[in-house]
Amino acid sequence: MPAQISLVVDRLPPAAAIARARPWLKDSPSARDFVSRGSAPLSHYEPDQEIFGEGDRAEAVYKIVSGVVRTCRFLSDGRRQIEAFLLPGDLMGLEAGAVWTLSAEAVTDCTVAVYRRRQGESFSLEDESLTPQLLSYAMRSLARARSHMFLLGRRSALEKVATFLVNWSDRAQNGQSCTLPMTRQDIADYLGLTIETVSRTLSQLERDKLIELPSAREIRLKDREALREFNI
Amino acid sequence: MPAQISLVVDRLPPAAAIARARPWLKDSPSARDFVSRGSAPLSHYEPDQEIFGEGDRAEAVYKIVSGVVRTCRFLSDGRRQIEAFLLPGDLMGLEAGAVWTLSAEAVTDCTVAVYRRRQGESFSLEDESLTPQLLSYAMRSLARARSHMFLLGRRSALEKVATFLVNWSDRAQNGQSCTLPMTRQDIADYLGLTIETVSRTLSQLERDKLIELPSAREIRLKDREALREFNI
DNA sequence: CGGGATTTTGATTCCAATCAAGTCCGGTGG
DNA sequence: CCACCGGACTTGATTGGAATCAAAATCCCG
Repeated sequence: MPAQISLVVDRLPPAAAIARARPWLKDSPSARDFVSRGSAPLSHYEPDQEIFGEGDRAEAVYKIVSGVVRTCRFLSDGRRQIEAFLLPGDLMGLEAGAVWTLSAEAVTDCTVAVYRRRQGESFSLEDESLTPQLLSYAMRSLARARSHMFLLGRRSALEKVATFLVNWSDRAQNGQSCTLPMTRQDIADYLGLTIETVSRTLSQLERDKLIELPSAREIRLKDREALREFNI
Repeated sequence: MPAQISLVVDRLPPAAAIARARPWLKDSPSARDFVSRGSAPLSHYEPDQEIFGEGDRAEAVYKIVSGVVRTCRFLSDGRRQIEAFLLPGDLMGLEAGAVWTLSAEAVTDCTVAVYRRRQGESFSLEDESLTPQLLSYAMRSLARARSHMFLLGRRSALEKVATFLVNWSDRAQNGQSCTLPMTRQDIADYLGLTIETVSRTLSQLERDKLIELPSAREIRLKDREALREFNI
């Protein structure tokens, strides 16, 4: 397990990194607002580094400033379910209890702002000025968890993959073409499929001329409407 | 579709109904507290009656006083995914937007307390004294949505059904034996399975001596630990 | 240019869906 | 009281879609 060395940095990552044409590396305006008004310390993580682990004490809430994070749960037999991919501006770590019920890991290089929780029976942050925002964040997380739930139950591989592509490209808006920062394994674990099935399904969507795959991590949605129809 | 006739009653259902040995018909202490301190109107619904429908304006939050409710989403091809079964004390209807993203229907006869939302951009109730409780309700709903999500992805029918039984009997605590108010179709739609698979799986659990099925709706968990091991 | 990881493709298996009968109740009326 | 009806549930036979097992192709990154 990676040691907790030099995780906390006191500045944003170099502009050069942000300048690359990877939208999830840019810090969002809302994240910037959030950061600039408070004195929340920033932490930086490298790909696949753990941000927090299921079972550890949950002592903070995190806001993604730049990069992509995945939250997930591991089963004892090695299966992994990814709960969500988080982008700049997203909040993570709203836990009712004092212990993480899931893990968070960096997908790409990423920076997160840390807001410490107050000790006590009910949920609150040390910086009380953020409390009013928490309910709306919680409701947004709930809505996302629900739509992910609906995607996992009794949907075909085609429906799952097509819906994932549309949702991802909507969130990481970069027009027609979108870059996937996550591996096929990540997508599979997010959709409750295997890498082989994800790969086959992408190939089929390409044969059917709904998408183009210039490279494995680069996807052009050629017929967004047709893809959207797989959702429902 | 059922007309909205005489849904609103101004008193709890007859004691006789509550007296039946069905735990979910008893109103919970917390529900009673919630009701007695406020002036929230109560509504009563019959089995399979709609409480609110996906797409309608979301103008209230509901608290279950007695009975069992299911929340669900329908797909255009007739598939249905049940999001949750709600018991007395549970809150439902935390929606970020102004429109329901799911429907709620009575599973049994049930009574719910209605808390009207205030009009406006951010979420709030007319009775402001309830606001502090909303965040903890939201976080509880989120935790449930997540564990349901984890149950739907890449889990076998055996794991799904066993976990459902343990979770249900924990929540509707009535010791070894538990009564299922919902149909096999409800269970199937909750777990992302078909009725046949649910039925077969229950039969297999009975053959394996992990449960007993005195009748279709009555289940005795003979080996709770073994059942619990299917979860993970 | 090489080498390992990632991704794709192919062959086969297996679990759950589907299609199709039964069976078991719970209620109703003769 | 019992025969009957209809819905809920169970069981059986078969199919189908995704998992698994296996191998090839491709992409990075040094």
